[in-house]
Amino acid sequence: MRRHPGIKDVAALAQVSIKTVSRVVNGEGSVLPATRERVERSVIELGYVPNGSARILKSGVGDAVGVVVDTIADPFFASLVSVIEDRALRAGMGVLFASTGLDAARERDQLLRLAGQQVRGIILVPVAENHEYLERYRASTPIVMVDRHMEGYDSVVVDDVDATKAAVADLIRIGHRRIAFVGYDAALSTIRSRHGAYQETLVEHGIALDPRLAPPSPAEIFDTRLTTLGLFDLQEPPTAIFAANLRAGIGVADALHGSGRTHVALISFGDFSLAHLLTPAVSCIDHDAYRIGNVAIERLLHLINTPGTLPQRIVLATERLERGSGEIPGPAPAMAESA
Amino acid sequence: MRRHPGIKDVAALAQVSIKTVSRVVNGEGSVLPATRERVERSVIELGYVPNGSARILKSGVGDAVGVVVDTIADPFFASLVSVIEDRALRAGMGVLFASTGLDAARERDQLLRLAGQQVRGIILVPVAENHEYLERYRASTPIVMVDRHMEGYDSVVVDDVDATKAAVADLIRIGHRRIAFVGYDAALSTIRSRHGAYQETLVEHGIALDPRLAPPSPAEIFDTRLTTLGLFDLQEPPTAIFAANLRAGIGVADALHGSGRTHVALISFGDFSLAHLLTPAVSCIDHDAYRIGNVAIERLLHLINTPGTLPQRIVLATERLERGSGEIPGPAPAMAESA
DNA sequence: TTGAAAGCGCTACCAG
DNA sequence: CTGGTAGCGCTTTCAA
Repeated sequence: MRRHPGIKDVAALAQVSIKTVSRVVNGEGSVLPATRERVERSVIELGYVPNGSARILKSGVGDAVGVVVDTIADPFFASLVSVIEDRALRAGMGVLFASTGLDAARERDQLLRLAGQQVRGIILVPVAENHEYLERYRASTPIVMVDRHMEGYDSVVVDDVDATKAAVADLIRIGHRRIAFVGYDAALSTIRSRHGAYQETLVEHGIALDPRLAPPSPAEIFDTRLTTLGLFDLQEPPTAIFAANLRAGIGVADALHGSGRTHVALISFGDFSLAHLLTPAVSCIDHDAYRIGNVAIERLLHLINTPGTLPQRIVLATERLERGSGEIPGPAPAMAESA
Repeated sequence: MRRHPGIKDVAALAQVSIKTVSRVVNGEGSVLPATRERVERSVIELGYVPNGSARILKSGVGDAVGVVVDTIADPFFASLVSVIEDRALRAGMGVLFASTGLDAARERDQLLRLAGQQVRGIILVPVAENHEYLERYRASTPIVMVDRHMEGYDSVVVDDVDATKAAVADLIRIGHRRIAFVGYDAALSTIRSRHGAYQETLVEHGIALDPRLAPPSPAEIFDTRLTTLGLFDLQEPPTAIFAANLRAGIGVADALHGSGRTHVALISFGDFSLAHLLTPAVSCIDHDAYRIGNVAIERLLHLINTPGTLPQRIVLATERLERGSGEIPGPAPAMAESA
């Protein structure tokens, strides 16, 4: 495989100095039209592409922001990255994307790789609880955590606890007592919050906790159908399910519809395409990647342009989409609206 | 915002030469344990991250492959990128991703940006018909086109024409005469192929073409619901719809189910999540991003390791998933199986 | 085992 | 308007 032509090759062919080539390529003024044209022809003839590494090395700053998510195959993160890229492009920057696969070691490698590329800032959906290897690095490059909070860092999250408590409370109000929690993975702080809120709400309403209704569902296993179906092998199966995230929501919907259990109530944390077309349509807590991504990239751009800003935790309110599946009443007598 | 510490800072703090730091960081042998430890402490203390640009500049080759798609928000492309990243990581490379937004100028910018980053190879879902600015560059960096073919380049595509002809022929066989084509965008070669195959099949069966049944549906407009609903304002509305791609399939399903027109037959080019849960379940031509991505990255890795390989067009066979919506009979008398 | 120095491709500074 | 030259941070000879 041949080497790429460099600025010197262009200069030689156009019979000018490399500085002149640099001027033409970067559109700086002060070049005679004739010279300029000669250089441009040489650039095309050789298929010259400026070496970005050299440029970055010389100038000391990169021209991209880094984005690190669990996996791009998840529609929530795909939308998030898409929004961020569009906005970054408008700010004249590219985006360097990487995924962790929910593996802390891989997260570390990817972050260091991005850091080495001199990114101007990083948006991270954190996996590891601890990022101390970033402590120093942060001093020179801003980082915004998304979806999961991390103490001492800037973050953009949603009101997990409130939304979950409200959803579970509503299920109880309409007569459910056996409410399952699908998608429980203690490794993820967001999920832990939601799980905690779920438990708390049950207890507040005097319902005994049954761990079998919140079976572990490691995030590495994309498909939550089996977990869901397992719930119906219990002596007292659930009459309602709370799905802890998008991935879980899709799996639960699939399992319920695939096994004809459409009488089971379902509320999903995260809306998914076609959720509104199922019968009954799936009720969701809307966890809009578009809005979250926009807030995160705006915050990051702000931090890039205004160094020294103190970390801030931005909590976005979610909205509940009541489409039907979450309003299916349970067997217990409906409770009066609590004060 | 402070500057990043460099190898010199580490060397100074550890009281060694920069070469020794380099040795430790890159895990090369021949460093006294005591020295090594001193260096490692300094690295941590300063939060030193090697400058990838300098490394790439010096060595002349990058450590990543580039991937350019229409938009990462499309689940098909998201899966494609995900598969490619996983495989690249296992090959010790990162992935530099960029999206074109279906804009030829943006495609060009993104490609040149990736090229400037010294990527080892590029996987591209092409938008523009012409990439002559890449002609020279190809000599030094392999490129694999995906999903849409381009003469003279390596490509990985599916059997668009055959799959479309078979699907449309089947719709005719079960009694449909008014068959619509949703998602027509003449700017995309893949869609043109599918549209051509659709027209040809109708003509072969003696059915007159009606352009109103294949309304233009520019790819920039993500939502195809309005286009779909418009078809039912025709005096003679369609009894069957062929959706030209994933995006169109989702929109059509949404429109049909949302307006209660579930008696209209539908075959979608591309499977989507939950398609099998609708009533009737949506019949698809399966256009598996996982398989396509795998073949593409394997091909690229091969080209990287074996320069000078001749371009090859790899055509993957698709599979038809008959779930119900594509098997709804039409009003015309069913035709006998053709010889 | 360790260090000094050259140079990757480019831009910035200062001359001409 | 144009060109020479220094040097970005790193790796890679070649010496010590």
